Amino acid sequence: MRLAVALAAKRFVHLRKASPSFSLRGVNFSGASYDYREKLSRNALLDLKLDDAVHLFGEMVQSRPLPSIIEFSKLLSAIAKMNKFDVVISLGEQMQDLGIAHNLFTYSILINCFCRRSHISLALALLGKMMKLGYEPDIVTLSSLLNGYCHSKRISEAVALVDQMVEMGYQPNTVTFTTLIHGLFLHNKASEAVALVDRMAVKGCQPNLVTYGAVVNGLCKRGDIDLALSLLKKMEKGKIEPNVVIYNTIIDSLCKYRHVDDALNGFCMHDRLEEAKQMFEFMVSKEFFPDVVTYSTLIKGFCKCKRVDEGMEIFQEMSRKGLVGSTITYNTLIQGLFQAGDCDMAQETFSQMDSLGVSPDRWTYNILLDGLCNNGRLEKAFVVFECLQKSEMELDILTYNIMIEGMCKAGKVEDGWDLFCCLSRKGVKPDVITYTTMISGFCRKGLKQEAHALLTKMKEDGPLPNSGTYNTLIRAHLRDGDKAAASELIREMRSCEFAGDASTIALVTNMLHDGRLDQSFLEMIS
DNA sequence: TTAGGGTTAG
Repeated sequence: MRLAVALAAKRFVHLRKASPSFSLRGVNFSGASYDYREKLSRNALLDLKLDDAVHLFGEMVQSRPLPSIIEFSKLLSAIAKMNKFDVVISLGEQMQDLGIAHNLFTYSILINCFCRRSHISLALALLGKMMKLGYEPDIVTLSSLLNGYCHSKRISEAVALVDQMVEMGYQPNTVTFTTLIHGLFLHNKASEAVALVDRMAVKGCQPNLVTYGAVVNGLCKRGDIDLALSLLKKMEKGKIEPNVVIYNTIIDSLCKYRHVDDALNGFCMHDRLEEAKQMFEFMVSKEFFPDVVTYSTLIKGFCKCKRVDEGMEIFQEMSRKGLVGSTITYNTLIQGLFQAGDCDMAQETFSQMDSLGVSPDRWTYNILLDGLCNNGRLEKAFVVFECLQKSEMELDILTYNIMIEGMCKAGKVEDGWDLFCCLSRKGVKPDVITYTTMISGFCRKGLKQEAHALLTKMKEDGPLPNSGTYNTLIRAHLRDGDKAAASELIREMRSCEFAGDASTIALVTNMLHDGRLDQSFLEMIS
């Protein structure tokens, strides 16, 4: 067989030692009566944990007579399904050392594991060794290799491999083509991927649900909704029923669609929320029931378009259907309500979670605290925050950032600073946002010296200041008319390869118009 | 006994 793969492999044993390693010594040997077969049954393998699997391997290699290679392949396959590829490789190596011969299946498993770990050259070496021993790779072995090429930066070799396979008389199947299609998307070759869907039918291989799933997802990720919708039509023609995930993916990208349309209402933002809703209604009409993700996606879409009332209606419809929202559903809705300024309904919705047994997570609390702070309810936020600190929930820097920002914006800079100073005691490291928020708070109160002292502290022992940090300080100086200090900071910012952000440029432009600044400033920052 | 895809919040 003429394959353009390296046949250079001499030995399997030199392939890198994998971790975690373990010793076979010390494993209790229970004798020939030990029945590993039971543990290799389909159901038992589904529940198998890694430690048990490794232990089982130890027992199998000591068992006499030795288990068949089929039994070893069942075990290796189960471990590969846990994504513990290094362990499979290590066990395969040990089998080799113990004189247990591999067969086509175990070789294929190992080749797949090397590919999944992006060790293509090792996969090729093993393929070479396998062929030397007289094992012809089958379509599965070669599809694994193809997957390896697709997931590394070798898409042209992946394409070439499929051509070679055909030349050599292999019949690529749905899995082969789907693997390549996915690889093409990974390498931003969407049109080639779509073209391949049509081509595979010509080659006598009908795309299946998985194929369409890969294509629809790839197209939606790139925002090619219309193409994705045309694929949905193709599925219909091919009598392939989309599943709920495919519908959800399309609904999500319809919800995310934003397009500035100056041809329609003058100059307006065009969205496709109505189409998302129609797709949802279409599902219902076909008695194809939307799930919690469908509802959450739609709720998010309406909230983002500032149509929280309709989001709420969808939520209520979901509840009427007997579906309980997930934490994600609630987080979405609560955030939407706060953004719409409906604090009472947001808090009521939060309480409802508790009564329905849906547990709030740290994001729920972050949304709650942020919403309360931004709606002028700092006191209430503080009560919740105090409770949280006493609770078992581990607070991360984001929660502290929200509270520090809430305090600073409410003019309570000293309280913000106290909290900032507490962080090290709580074992939480302030990040660049924490520092920038605090600097911004100092600036707002006219405490520029403090702001500068904090900038210095950052440079000494904190996270490096970023574009946001500099821009915050620059704007503060400009607002105070301190052009010299602003210029100095701009120079420093430029030396760090940052530039003025949108707010700074807008401020400078305004000040240019009313004559407070001259043109040179705009040139300096942009 | 070996290979492929995918959805929601922050």
